Amino acid sequence: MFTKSRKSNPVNVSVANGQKVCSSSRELNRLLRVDEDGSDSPVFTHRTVKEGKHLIRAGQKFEVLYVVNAGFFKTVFSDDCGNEQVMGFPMKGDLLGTEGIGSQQYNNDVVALTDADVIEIPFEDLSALAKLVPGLDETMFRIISQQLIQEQLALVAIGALCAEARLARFLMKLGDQMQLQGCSVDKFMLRMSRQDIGSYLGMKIETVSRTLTLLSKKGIITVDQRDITIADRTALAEIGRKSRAKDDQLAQSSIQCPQMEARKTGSSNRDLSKPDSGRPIATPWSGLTDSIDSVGRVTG
Amino acid sequence: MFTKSRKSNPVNVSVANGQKVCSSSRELNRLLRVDEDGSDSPVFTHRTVKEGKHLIRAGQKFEVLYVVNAGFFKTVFSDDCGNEQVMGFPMKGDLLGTEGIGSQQYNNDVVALTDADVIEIPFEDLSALAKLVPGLDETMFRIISQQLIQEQLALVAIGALCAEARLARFLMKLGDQMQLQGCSVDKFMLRMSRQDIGSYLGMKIETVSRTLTLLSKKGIITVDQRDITIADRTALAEIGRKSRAKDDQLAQSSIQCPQMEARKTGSSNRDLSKPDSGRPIATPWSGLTDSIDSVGRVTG
DNA sequence: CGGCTATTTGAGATCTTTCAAATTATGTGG
DNA sequence: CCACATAATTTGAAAGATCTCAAATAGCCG
Repeated sequence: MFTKSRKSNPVNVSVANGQKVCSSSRELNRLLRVDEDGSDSPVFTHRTVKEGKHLIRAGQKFEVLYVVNAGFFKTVFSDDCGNEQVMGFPMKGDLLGTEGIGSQQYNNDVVALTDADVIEIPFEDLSALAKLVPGLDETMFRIISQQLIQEQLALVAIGALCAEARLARFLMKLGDQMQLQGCSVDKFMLRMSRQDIGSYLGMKIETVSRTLTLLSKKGIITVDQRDITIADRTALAEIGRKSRAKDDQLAQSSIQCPQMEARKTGSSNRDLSKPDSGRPIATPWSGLTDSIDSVGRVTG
Repeated sequence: MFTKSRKSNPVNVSVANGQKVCSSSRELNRLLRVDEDGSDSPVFTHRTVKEGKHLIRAGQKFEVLYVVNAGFFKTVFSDDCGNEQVMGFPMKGDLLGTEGIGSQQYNNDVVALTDADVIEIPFEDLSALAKLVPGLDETMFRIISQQLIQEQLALVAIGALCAEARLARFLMKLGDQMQLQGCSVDKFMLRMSRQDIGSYLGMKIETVSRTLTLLSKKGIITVDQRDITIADRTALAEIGRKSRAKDDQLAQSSIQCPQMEARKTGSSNRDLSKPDSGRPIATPWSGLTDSIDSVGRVTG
């Protein structure tokens, strides 16, 4: 299923940083690093996962959290009736497995969309660590709380936006995330299939395709297979505001919504168009990251 | 906005008029349906909120978490474009405000659907408490993790189910929650408007009404204003499985899905049809609860 | 008893989905 | 590197579900 790899060197602990959860992850990073001066730096295990393989299967006993170090994943939730839905596309810096804490078993399948590398954080260790590292528990709360908000954003999108708007937001968000990874905001590769996108956005694959074509015809984006280019970011954002409801025109007035997601979400929204002041995301994984290209595909 | 009530005395056992007025961490634990582990009992403040009033407004600085002691609420999330969506209908025992932890400000409006009473838990105190009360932090993680799963369930519902199924699940879940409150599973009163239901389920008010009528005509439920009676629980559950997709018939086979939400959700889902082994939810709030009827309406 | 709000209903308009089929990649063996 | 089989994506046309608009009812408040 996955390859267990080297234990990271006993030097400072390295934990992914930035990107979506940016601040949170960075904090986690900073905190987990405990004493940079090397007193008792805990060591975490790395795992690599081959494209298409599961990192986690729903139903497995919950024991560890993972932080994505490189590569792309999708998380899939299935209710007992077999209805499944892609919940998200975690990438570098994202924390995986948190939904398992409560029930003591993972509730999502986590599948690698590209070869990937993750860091394993035994939940027990974390609890112990929290007693030593001031603020660690709070950081964890913070990260999970952000995840709550992410899901709420997804809910609003599926519940209140038309297909075109959902897709528009999706692309903007993806672009922003890519930017956090050090890539271009408006030129990136989709790592997931139309199927996955459709599941994530609550629409059929054909609708995804058609809508993509539509946006393309409008000249707002360019689509070449899975390569996306956002030609008109402003227009895309505008479309992202289009509510499903017709009477909801007020939401479309160009006056509102200067940012895709901002207001009350505050620093919480690690998605959408807020670049989080584009901090460049240092990569503490020297040795490792060397073998991984800028977009997360493991090359070595 | 809300009425601040007595701050309990700094002593351990809080007593007022010979009656316990406030909650201890132990009670909090019990209320939150966690195992208690008797330790010292810090004292918390209560707040009452009048029907229709806000307990929390999105954007306010995050400082405290609330545990619902009595009454019903709705939580509403709004993205910056004005698209709002009801995220849930918290009731007794539910924890409110967790989405504010990450961004240090609340992200949802929380409105009382009936007169209500909540317990205030300053987040800072909680952190401190966690150092004293073993397992408290883990309990908190657990609770928030469950919230993540609840949201995921909501996402699947909106994303993958047809209107009828969404409503069916909604009613079953509500019934189960009412049962946890000591009421009947199949006869209860909706505390929210059709509007709220529609927002929560991602459909228009007219669709809610029509679907309700439909279920009623099928003889599965009885609707009298906001009074709901579930006549055929089995049929309702069956309908709750109806995927939006036509080709997803496998999900509808009567073989699968014995429970509405169970499998991987494990103990996590305290909603839906799993009665959570029907723990009767003791009410540690003697003095207070006396003035509150069994369905949460404050009568005193 | 009004005035108002919430809910229900009807009928047509729309957006998505469904079903079918064409078209474009991707992968494999020679 | 080509040919073939398979998977992914795109497109078209029709069916279906949900929404929109309009209007009738029903309930609640003073």
